[in-house]
Amino acid sequence: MPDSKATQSASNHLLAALPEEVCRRLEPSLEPVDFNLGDVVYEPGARLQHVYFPVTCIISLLYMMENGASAEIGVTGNEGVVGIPLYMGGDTMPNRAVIQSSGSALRLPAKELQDEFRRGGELQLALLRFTQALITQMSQTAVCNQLHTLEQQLCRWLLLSHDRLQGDELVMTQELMANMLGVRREGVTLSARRLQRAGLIRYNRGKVNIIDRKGLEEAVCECYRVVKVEYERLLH
Amino acid sequence: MPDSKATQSASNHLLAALPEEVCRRLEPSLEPVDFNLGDVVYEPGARLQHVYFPVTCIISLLYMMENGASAEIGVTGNEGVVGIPLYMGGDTMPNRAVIQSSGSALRLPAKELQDEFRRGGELQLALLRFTQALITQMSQTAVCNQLHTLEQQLCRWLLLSHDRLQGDELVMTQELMANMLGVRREGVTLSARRLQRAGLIRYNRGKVNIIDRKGLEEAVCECYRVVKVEYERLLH
DNA sequence: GCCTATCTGTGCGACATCACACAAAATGAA
DNA sequence: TTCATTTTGTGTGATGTCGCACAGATAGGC
Repeated sequence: MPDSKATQSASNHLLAALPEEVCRRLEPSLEPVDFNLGDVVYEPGARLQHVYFPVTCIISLLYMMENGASAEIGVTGNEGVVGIPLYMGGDTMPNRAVIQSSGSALRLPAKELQDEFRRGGELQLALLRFTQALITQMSQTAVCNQLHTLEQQLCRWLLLSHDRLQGDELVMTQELMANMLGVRREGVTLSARRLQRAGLIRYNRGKVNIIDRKGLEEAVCECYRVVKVEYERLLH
Repeated sequence: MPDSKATQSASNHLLAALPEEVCRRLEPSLEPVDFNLGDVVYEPGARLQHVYFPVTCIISLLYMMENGASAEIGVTGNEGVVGIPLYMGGDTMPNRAVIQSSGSALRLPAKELQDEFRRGGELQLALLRFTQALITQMSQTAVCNQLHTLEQQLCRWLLLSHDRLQGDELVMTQELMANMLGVRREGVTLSARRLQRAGLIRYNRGKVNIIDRKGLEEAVCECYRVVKVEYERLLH
């Protein structure tokens, strides 16, 4: 399979958009990795050894409070990369990165990423634009957390996940969704039931199916749309 | 006053930390600006013409909801810069930047900033590290908004402001603070009263004085400390 | 087929915040 | 001074979420 890596990198949009020349430099160092739901990609404060380009997996950035509570800060799929501090200059960050949906990623050693970033070419531009998009996602999460109801937040979260998912089924218990959203499991149960009764989703023992995406888009607050528009503007 | 600009740039920490050579290139294009409370530095989606390096002013990034509600996403003083999308590559952002505390700033035309950024030298490193710090502030705002009480959020906000302020007096009505925090004015009144009774602050008709900074630091949630530690780690 | 662990549903009292209404106090302009 | 405006204080009822407890329901291992 001489072009297996090319095929794989083609399925991470950041990598796929790079010129041939850059691809050729990076591909020898790109290594496929498989992740399962719940795998910890890294821990707060840890020194990063690689950046991860999701291909079919979805990775959540979470902040874990001292008392054990948690809340999601941002989510990344094959439109982006995890390991921002490696090129922004901080090397570490105070968040945990966990697999929200199992699947594959490509990882690149820190040094190779940094060398290519310092060339100031297309990879640098792509990484910075992606980071700008992620900043918007995080910002809007802050706004949504403050101003909108749990149900609106759940809709936003479902749509952000769906956008990064292949297919319509998300493997995720209500307990886990509650950890992501920073709310109680019971609250997720109530909201999810309402969404199910409205015919927007169906769920059962750790699986959620998006049934009526359009309906969800009508139910969600403007926060989702703001993020969506920025991602499309910056990453296409 | 041959060295007036040097003096001014020395009071923005980002600029002050640059090597002489970079300073010399930028200084001819740096222009001092004065801002008053409430001035709009820019509107969501507007094309930025300059980046702003606060010297004595404080600038808030707010998201304005369609229904008129608002919430603060981040705050920047003389440790940083406003206009991130100009070097990250997006050119615009969906937020409003307003003056939270009047004072001066230095502005630099977009082109000069971008040219220097592309050189890949110290300015690029400094801007990226600052952006990484701001990402942490935004992230932690999201977490705090979801998991902590209005009173904890108010403490966090007061401390973030105090860190960026010269002196202990903040010119700000409770109404405005409520807009920043994305809560009701009455809620701010109650929390502020409790903080005043505890001897941590004093306020009166649009002015807030930080009386017991240590007390505030004991009352605040971990979110403030996480952000503080990241700023010190990344920007010193 | 049974049993245990996991996942989801529900009830209840507590609490934080909301929306709205209006009072009290301070300020500034006429 | 007087009066209108701004800022802050307070009350009331509604709502959303929390914390806790526990009851069904389902899946998977034995």
